[in-house]
Amino acid sequence: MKSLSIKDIAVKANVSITTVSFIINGKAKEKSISEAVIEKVEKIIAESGYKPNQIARSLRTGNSNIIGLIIEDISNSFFSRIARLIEDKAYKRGYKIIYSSTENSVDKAKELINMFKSRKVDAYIISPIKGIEEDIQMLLDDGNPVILFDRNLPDLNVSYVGADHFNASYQSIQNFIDQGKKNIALVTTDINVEQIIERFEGYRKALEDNGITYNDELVVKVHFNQDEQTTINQVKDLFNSKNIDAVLFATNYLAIGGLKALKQINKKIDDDFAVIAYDDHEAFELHTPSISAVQQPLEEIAETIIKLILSQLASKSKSPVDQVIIPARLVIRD
Amino acid sequence: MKSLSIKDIAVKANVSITTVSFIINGKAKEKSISEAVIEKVEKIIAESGYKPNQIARSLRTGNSNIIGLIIEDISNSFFSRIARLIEDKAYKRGYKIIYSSTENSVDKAKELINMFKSRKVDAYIISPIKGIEEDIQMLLDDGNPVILFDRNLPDLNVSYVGADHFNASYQSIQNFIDQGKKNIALVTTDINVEQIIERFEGYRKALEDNGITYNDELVVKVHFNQDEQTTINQVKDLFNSKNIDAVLFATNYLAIGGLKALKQINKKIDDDFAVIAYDDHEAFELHTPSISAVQQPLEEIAETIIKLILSQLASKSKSPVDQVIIPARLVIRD
DNA sequence: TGGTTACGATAAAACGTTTTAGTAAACCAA
DNA sequence: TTGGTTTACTAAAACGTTTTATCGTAACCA
Repeated sequence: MKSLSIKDIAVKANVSITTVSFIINGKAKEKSISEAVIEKVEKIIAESGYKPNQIARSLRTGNSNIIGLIIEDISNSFFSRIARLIEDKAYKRGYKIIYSSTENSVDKAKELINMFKSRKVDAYIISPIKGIEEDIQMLLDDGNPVILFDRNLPDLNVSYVGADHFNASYQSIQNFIDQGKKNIALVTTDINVEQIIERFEGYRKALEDNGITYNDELVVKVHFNQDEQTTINQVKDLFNSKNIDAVLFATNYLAIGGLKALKQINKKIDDDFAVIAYDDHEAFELHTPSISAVQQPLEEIAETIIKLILSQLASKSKSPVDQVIIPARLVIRD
Repeated sequence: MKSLSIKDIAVKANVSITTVSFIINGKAKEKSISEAVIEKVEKIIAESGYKPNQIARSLRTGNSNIIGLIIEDISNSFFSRIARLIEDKAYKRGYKIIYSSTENSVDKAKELINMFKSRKVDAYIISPIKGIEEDIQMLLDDGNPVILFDRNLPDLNVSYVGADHFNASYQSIQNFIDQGKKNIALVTTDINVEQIIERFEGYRKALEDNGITYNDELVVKVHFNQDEQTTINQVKDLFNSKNIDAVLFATNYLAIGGLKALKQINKKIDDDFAVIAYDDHEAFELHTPSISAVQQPLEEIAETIIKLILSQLASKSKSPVDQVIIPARLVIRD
């Protein structure tokens, strides 16, 4: 069953295609179409269930009403929650989201950008990785609205929304130190992205400011994409070989793996051993004892992203670059 | 900066648009284009970075290479994990995913279907809700590939992939009974969807088959979309007012809420009180004690969905209706 | 009266592809 | 030489919209 086209409607209503188009797009008044014709056409449209072909529309107008969302991994709860909020807010403004996960691969990320480009998405929301600076610059040069989030690319002059990773990390460590902890470990990843680096810098700076010398051996960098068991083993090694009284996990999946490791070696979280996780997760509140966590303000991040996108879409001219850093919140539990 | 079109390439290469198109689409041999021309054109394409406009392509060919994914909520870990797997598998076959969450609203679901329809997606993957049968039937009538998953709509003759909810639930209860439990509660939701009903029926049947009379008061149905605190309170009420020695939570978010409730009223999970959660979640393994769970075979579900979609896309004719029920796995922990 | 303006509507171009139906030249067999 | 094939390439239609430019006709005005 071929679907109806505007032509079918025009024929049925015995008017021109142009007239139907004007009516569909609410330009009837402006183009002085008579009430009678408007009514007739609208009735036919309603009865027939005709829906304009968005593809043809996009081809003609040059915009798709689709926003491309490029993230690391949709199944990570941080991203899926952000995705949900963004989707919701975009939807209310008439935009749809098309997403894809990069899995931290530069090649895949580049491919995705090209894919979205050839699909003529109206805007790009990207949680980027190092190595795609040029591709993003090209998007910017072509005048596309682009917002980075979660991680910034410092070489680029582009709008960005993210939490204050440095301070959140700093505060976490300060919190440990205030409790009298001295041997503070950091479990992080080896991906070379801004937010991970900032978390590391916050860790190091807080130690320094408190007169504790930074010790390389207390920092574990796990490979991204390695399987969880390997991570668990690395964490076990760390705790078995070193005397540690506090640990900051730099992402929620690291914390999940880390907690499993602690459970396996039967290391208890108590007054003598403290844990903080970066990015909250349902498992943390439920854990016995519950785990303190750095909560990123997802709602605010999503809202800011959409605001920036919409303002960029609205202004024809090159829009200003906004870099919004939103404070994160350290939730102390138990 | 306007992006390049096939015409620009044709002019640069001093050949016709047709020739360029043939080369792009790998029909050069078939259409007997000379090696020299092929090389020349390919060189120009590579140098210029030209990418075909997918919108124009879609308009002309009638397919978009996009698969529409309609789910309840992308931030639910069950769906986000499935989404990730589906995305991945689809991507490898050259398809992109456009997703949207229904939030269990019939209106939103209908809207989404229309939206996808006007976007001419090539196929639909839907975790449906009651009330959109007609809309789905229309998709089928128009010859669109449609796969339902997670929940079936029994009135419809449509392909479906999902876990064996009835048996998984039945086995969970049987497991309780084998441990000598008598007062077995069920915490479920009031949404009227197949998979929830099946989980309920499994519960009831298992009791019956073991000579335990079904007791209405041991079943709590929480509202979908109600905030978690309300759920927690309902669960607390249940455990405070009844003598219960085992409970099955019908979804992972109910289990999360329920576990929080148990923690708050300080009810311990031990030999005298057992818990099973439907749909696994990272929090369960980590919980002390760890929580047994029904694991849906996500990988297999995703793979089957994509297989069915692709086979439907491949066959021009009306494809057969496949209903694939995949056994779930009860993982007993601790 | 003649000229401008407003009204109501439309024809046709354009967006960037794919694909059908050619064409002209070269080749080959009889 | 003829005429059929093959080779190499292309013009133009079509996909379904939006939008610009234009066209009668009627109404208005000085």
